[in-house]
Amino acid sequence: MSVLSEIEDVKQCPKQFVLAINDTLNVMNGKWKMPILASLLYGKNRFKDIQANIEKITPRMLSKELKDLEMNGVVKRNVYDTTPIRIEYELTTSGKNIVKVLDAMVEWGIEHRKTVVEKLN
Amino acid sequence: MSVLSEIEDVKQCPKQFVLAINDTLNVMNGKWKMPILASLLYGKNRFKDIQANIEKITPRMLSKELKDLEMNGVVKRNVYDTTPIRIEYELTTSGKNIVKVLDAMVEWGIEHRKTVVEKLN
DNA sequence: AATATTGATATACTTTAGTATAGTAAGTTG
DNA sequence: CAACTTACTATACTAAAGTATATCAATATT
Repeated sequence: MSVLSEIEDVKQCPKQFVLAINDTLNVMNGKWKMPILASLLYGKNRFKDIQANIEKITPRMLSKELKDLEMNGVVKRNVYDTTPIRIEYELTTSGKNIVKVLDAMVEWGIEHRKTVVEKLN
Repeated sequence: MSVLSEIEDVKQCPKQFVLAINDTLNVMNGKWKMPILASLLYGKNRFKDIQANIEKITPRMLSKELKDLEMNGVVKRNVYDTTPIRIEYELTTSGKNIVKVLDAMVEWGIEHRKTVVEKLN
């Protein structure tokens, strides 16, 4: 095997990595996913609370996005059989672990602003 | 200060963190940013090469997204005064550092698939 | 001299994402 | 019993993102 093709092998991204990145981007994309995740990390978990927490989100979008996040295994919907019925949303373990990705983003973003402002590179 | 407000202080996300996360998402969003970054990480750097590397991207989108990435300080456009003129795109230092974020995404995505498949949580 | 390549841009169109507004069912409060 | 709250859904719309197709200027190739 040539050196070049070896390098190519190393640099080519395995398909499961591409999948993983896509999965991650899917739970963050759109205008409202991040605010919703942040709201749930922060602690708000009832529909009306989240809606109040994220000003300007319409119930349609909140409903749609929560369903989406639930289907993606990031949010869990708990129905309590109290009277009146109470519904609470919470992050799954995976959902909570997204902070790790957010940390990496914060780090990159802050570093990036520094280099861009300093006009390095 | 009450215990509750202390907790709120801890859990609230500083504005610069929000900015940093938004910056990071901006350089990854849309259908083509990731393939373009990947193509440049991999080594392809001329317009036609990138276009060939990413099948189905139209020149309009490639042009638009490269400009966008350039404006965001992630890609550098080098014009070589050879004959014929040659233009090469390369990642800036910040651009290269995005792999750190991608690593976090790969890690989360793989772990997430595991837990979802195993139906934990 | 005709054709191909590079690095694009212009125009018109379609598709997807998000908004505005209204309404519903089940229960609670005054 | 009228009004309000919670947790939504339906319909119709607008805005943003992406596509298709054509074109262009500069140079290279045959």
